[in-house]
Amino acid sequence: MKLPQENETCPVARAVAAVGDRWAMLIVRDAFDGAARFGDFQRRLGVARNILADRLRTLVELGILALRPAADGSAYQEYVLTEKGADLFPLIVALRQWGERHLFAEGEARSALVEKGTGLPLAAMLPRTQDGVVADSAAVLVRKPA
Amino acid sequence: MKLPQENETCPVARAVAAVGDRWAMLIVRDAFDGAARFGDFQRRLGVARNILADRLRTLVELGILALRPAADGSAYQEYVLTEKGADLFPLIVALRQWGERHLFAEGEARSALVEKGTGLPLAAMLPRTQDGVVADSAAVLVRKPA
DNA sequence: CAGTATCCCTCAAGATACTG
DNA sequence: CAGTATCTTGAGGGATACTG
Repeated sequence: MKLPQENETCPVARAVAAVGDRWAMLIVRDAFDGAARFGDFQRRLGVARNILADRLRTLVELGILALRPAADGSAYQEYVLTEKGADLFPLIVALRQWGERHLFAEGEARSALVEKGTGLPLAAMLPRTQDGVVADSAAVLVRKPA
Repeated sequence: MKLPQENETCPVARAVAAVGDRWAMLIVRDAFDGAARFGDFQRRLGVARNILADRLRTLVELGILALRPAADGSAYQEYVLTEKGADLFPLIVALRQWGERHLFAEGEARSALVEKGTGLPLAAMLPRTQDGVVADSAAVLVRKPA
């Protein structure tokens, strides 16, 4: 994929280039959900081992995941989210909320992301201005770099 | 890409399958930014025409874009965001804010999404519980479908 | 202008066998 | 268990010529 210059200064384009392939966000999703070992991801995703190894390596290179010794003292290592990776949480929630709203039929079975204490789903996540007013796309504009 | 059953009930996985390819979100981004005609997208993205035609067709099939007669009365048609497409705005903002924070060096040139009135950037968009408290990933869990 | 039709090529992805 | 090595396939993507 060959992006024109314009896109190199666009954070959206860079983000898509970094985590916009078909596996990255699913790996990150599972990391948020407690997956840490190679086998965890492999079982949950059902992805071929070589592909998984490659994607994990890339995510480590990008600084989204980090390797550390397994917490249980076994000889292996674990993949954990870095701060950069943890900051993808809003993106996961945005994907999930859009998917819930538009890709499932009424009453169709689906997993849900709920608050631990109450069991309630999260509030709809919407962009807001600095003073807390919901900002729809008509209220904003893209300012090109100087 | 062959997803295991688990993923078919996960809204994140479905969302990635729908708009997780390398062009969809860039097309949607440009639609939010005023692109409407085939040539608009082609010039902005620099993508091959056959690929663009295919992606636009897919987005229309998915109900994210719709075709309507051009507003200027010309013989051609325009691609406009449907409600389903407009609901991708938080996802675009999530991509952008993560990209801004983690994929640009300090002071590096980048485009910015600002409020029309004030010129100020939007507030950081964070998941919240129903009562408005910021919810980080440790505060939630994924509840599997029955 | 807005696509379609071809051709070509690379890489992602899957399957599977193997190794420390 | 956590990968690597190898092979094969197919889809995604690019370039370009053509058409209503």
